[in-house]
Amino acid sequence: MSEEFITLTFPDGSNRKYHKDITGLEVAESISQGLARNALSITVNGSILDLDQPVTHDGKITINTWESDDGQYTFWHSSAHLMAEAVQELYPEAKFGIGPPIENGFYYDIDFGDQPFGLDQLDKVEQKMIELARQKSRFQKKTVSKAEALSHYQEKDNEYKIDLINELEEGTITFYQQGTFIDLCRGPHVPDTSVIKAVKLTKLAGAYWRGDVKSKQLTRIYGISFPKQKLLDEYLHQVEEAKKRDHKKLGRELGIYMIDNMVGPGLPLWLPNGTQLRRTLEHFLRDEQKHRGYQEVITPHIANLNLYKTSGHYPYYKDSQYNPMEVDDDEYMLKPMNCPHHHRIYSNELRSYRDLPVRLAEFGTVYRYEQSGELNGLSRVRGFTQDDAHIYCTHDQLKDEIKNVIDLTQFVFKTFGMPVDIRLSFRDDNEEKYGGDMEYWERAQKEIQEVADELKLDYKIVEGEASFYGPKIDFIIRDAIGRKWQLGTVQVDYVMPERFDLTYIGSDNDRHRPVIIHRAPFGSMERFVSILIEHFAGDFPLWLAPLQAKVLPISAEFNSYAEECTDLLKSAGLRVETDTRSEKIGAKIRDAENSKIPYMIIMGEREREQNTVSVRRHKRGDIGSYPFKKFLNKMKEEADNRELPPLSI
RNA sequence: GCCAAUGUAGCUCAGCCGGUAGAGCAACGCUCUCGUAAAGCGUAGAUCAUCGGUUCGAAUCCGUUCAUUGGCUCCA
Repeated sequence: MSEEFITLTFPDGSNRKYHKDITGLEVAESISQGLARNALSITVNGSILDLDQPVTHDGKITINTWESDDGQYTFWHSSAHLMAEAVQELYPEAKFGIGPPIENGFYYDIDFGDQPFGLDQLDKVEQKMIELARQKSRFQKKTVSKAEALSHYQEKDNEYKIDLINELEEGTITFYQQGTFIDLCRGPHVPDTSVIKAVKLTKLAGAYWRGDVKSKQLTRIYGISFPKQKLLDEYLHQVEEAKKRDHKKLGRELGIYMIDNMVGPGLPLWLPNGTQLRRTLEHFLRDEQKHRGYQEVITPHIANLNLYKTSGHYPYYKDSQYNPMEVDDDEYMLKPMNCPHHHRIYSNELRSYRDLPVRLAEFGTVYRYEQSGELNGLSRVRGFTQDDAHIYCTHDQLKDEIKNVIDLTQFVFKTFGMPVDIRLSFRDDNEEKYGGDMEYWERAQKEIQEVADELKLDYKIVEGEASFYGPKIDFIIRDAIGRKWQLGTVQVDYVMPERFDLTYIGSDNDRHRPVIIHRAPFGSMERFVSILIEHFAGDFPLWLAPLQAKVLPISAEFNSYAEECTDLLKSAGLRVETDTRSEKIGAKIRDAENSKIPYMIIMGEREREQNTVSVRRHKRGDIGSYPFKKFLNKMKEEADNRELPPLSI
């Protein structure tokens, strides 16, 4: 290897030789002036660097522009600094915490002291940002000693930065300055502020310093920025579109659910349409589980507090449970989970190894006292139903059972057309968060990973995400507009069998401990329905639609023929209604379209004579005329096959 | 629970600097019996979330409580 030259490999696989210590900008210039103009930063061997930083070694290089994630990351990081500069100009007393880029934009946590900071002040900050951006201030990097860094912030009386610096190693501390604002920061940044052309500050929130409830709460300002006004407009338009599929809006419009203050916050009431939808989902999963050897059980909504003391849940989750109620001389609690009930069912009889695995399933309704600020439509509630099941098996059966559960879960999400990412959630070394022996944990984690490998799953491991009694496999689905939701989980549990003294008689005639798998593909029916509504934007596939077709007679003269057809469709197991209002056909169609009903069946003179139906498909319009019987079969087939509509995005 | 914002008819919203509520859609009634995204006319519907304060007078200003929304924290 030469001292003077380095070889850089570009994303397309090509190589080029450069003088050692060439900067990113010079590399970009060597390719094209256009690229150099658009370059924001470079990524070398996985780390993002400033454009003017010298490259010292051979390696893979990417010139980051707005088009890449790393480029946006740099852009938004610099935008956070720009916002801080604007805030500093307007509020010189403000003290700054942290200000990172995030998935969609950036934020900065700021301590405004006693000055309240409200939404109406965001405009001013925005304007200031644009004004400052136009000054084209360079982002300049400085390496400082720890002592210098500390004294800088002592002078500013900023305890937050001091807190951060104290955790840094001497020699690694850098500041970046643009305009009048200087900030502790490891970078990288865009070359200068002029690339930031459009800014929107989007949200204001309280955020605890370092995420700790006991620390001071800072004001967090969220924003997003773009290199062109047009991109900002597009982004805002997209946000508007996303709002249109909000399940809280559609849930009301489509008659899915309501929340009533007289009943209580976080306690959803399922309306007829929502109940139909939920029952369809339950039937779907129930049938599938029946095929896979599950037995269904039903357990009560309250139980003696001792049950949860035995399970160990009570002390862990005391704050998020409804207070116990006194019954006779005992204390009872609304059930916050179904597991202990199922464990008692397991213990109801002596189990032989020949009986295992025992798979107990229940659509079990549970109640948890969620913090008031957490409640959200159907997706975060205080009373909800889990599609819960517990599988009791021998150690030898464990891996196969996990495989079956993964297979079921994948089948379920495939049916809804949702792509799935898999995460193995393991423990970290915080002893207090977990129950049970370390030995069990290691074993369970090893087995889960082995199964994932054997199934050739594409997974990632995240430490610290386990539940308190065991590691999990989490299924993270992506919806139609790319948002991610953690849904189904599979958990391996060695703790509860001990606590509940669960046993089975082995072939050796001795007692043994079974292993438990907890699993819930949907997680909660409430949350899953909220996600389905947003995924389909309310345009459900035929098999899920609460009302599958509306028969629309042209005028009252055809009402009876329409009713006849409706009855025939109903007898075929389809959900159909007739619209006999004295409205014009256009109005009937419009109302049916707005209610997102998949099929509209129009009946008039022609149809009655020829025994046909004229059919419209939701959002697609007239799809022509069919002999009645043929259409009935077509509809039936589409519903039975659980066909997915083309997604509207 | 904490921070910020919001709360006017079933829904969507108007109501300026205080002078005691207004529209569209929906509902209901009547007329029209109609061919692929809104027929016409009429009727009814609101102690302006709550409690309290300021004021001659409060939907409007101030405070309380409740709820909702967006975040933070939490999520068996």
